[in-house]
Amino acid sequence: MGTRQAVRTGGRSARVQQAVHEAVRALLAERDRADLTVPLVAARAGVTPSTVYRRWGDLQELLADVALEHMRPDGPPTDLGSLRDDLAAWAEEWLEETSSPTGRAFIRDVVAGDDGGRSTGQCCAYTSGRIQAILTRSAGRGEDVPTLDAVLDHVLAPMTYRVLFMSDSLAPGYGRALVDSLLDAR
Amino acid sequence: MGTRQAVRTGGRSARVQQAVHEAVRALLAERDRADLTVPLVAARAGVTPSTVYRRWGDLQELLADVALEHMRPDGPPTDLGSLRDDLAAWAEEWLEETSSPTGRAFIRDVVAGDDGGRSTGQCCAYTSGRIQAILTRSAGRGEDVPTLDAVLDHVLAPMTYRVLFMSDSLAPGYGRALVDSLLDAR
DNA sequence: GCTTTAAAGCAAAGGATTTGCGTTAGCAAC
DNA sequence: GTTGCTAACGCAAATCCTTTGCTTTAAAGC
Repeated sequence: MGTRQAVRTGGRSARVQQAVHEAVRALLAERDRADLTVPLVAARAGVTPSTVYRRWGDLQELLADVALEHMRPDGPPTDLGSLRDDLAAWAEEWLEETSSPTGRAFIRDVVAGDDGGRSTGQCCAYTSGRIQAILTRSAGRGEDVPTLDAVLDHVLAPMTYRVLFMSDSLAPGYGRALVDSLLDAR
Repeated sequence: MGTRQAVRTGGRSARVQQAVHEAVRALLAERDRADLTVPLVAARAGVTPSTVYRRWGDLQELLADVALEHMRPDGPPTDLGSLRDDLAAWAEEWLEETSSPTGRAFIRDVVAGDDGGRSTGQCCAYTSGRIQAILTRSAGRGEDVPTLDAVLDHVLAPMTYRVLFMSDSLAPGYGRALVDSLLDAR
C-alpha cells in the first residue's frame, strides 16, 4: 500500500494557489470588496472558476485564507530591551495594522469565513506564538513575565473587541495603556 | 412639504419582517446553516425572494439582523444585591448563551454581515446598555463601581475573544473569574 | 373617503455555483 | 528516464441565485 491520498503540495497546485491569492490582493486594492466574485478572481488569476470553488469552497473561505496569509508573522518581534517596551511596540503595531478599514476587513474575513474554527484557530495561533516569543525572550533576560493567557485577556482581547465592535473608539496609545495596566497590576 | 420619506413601520411591512425572521429561525433550527438560501427563507415566509433582497440586501445581512434581534435584552438584569454577584451572573449568562455553536454563530453573523459597522455597533450598544444598567444600579446602592470601559475591556472583551477565536478553551467559571479579577485589582 | 407613495409581487434577464467528464501534470517506483 | 497512478485542473452544461423593470397592493396623511 504505502502512500495514501498524496496531497499535491508543489508544482501546478502551488502556482494556482499563489496566482489566486495574488489576484484577490490585487482586486481588493483596486475595487470595492462587495464587487468581488469568484469568477472575477478566477479570471484575474488565469484559472477556471470551478477550480476555485473546488479548492476553497466559496468566496468567504478564500478571503479568510488570504487574510490569514497576510497575518502570518514574518520575522522575530522587535527587541527594545524590556518586556514593557516590546509588548507595547507589538500592541501598537497590531493596532496600526488592524484598525484601518483594510485591516479590520481582514479580521472580519477570518471570523466570517470560518469553517469550523480552522481560520480563527490559526489566526489565534499566529498571534499567540508572537506574544509567547516576546514573553520567552523577556524571561531569558531574567524579567518577571505574565502568562500568555493574561496577555491575551488584558491586551489582545480588548484591542480585538474594539476593532470589531467599536472601531470609532480607538485612540492612539490604547495598546500601550493596556500593556501598562497589565504590568502595573501585580 | 411636511412629511418627507414616510417609512412604513406597521401593517404589511411589519408582518413581512416578522414572517421572514421567523422563517430564518425555523430553518436554522432544522437545517444546516450552509444550506440556507434567500429563496428558501422567502418560500418559508410566504414572500417573494426579491422582497428579501430589497429589504436586507443579502443573506448575511438578514442573518445579522436576526442575530441582533436575538440579542436584544428583554428585561432588567437580575438583582442579587451586590455589584460582584450581578456582574458575575450577567457574565456567566452571557457565556452560556454564546458559547454554544448556535450562540457563537449569532456573534459571527453580526460580525460578518456588517454593513459599515451598523450591526456590530448595535450589538455593542445592547451589551453596553445592559452593563451600564448594572453599574448604575450598584452606584445607587452606594457601591464603588468601575467604569463601563473597564468592564468592556476586562470582562466582555476576553469572553468575546475566546468565543470567537478559542472556543475550545472556555471553562465554566471563567466569567466570574474575570469579574473577580477586575473588582479585586483596585 | 381620497391621494400619495413606500413596499411587495411578478417575471425576465443576467450571473454565480455546481457537477460530470475528459485532460494535464505531480509524484513514486522501477 | 520512463511508466503508472491519480490529484488537481479545464471545460461546458445544467441549475440555482440575484438583480431589475414594471405592476399591483396597501400604509399613512389629508
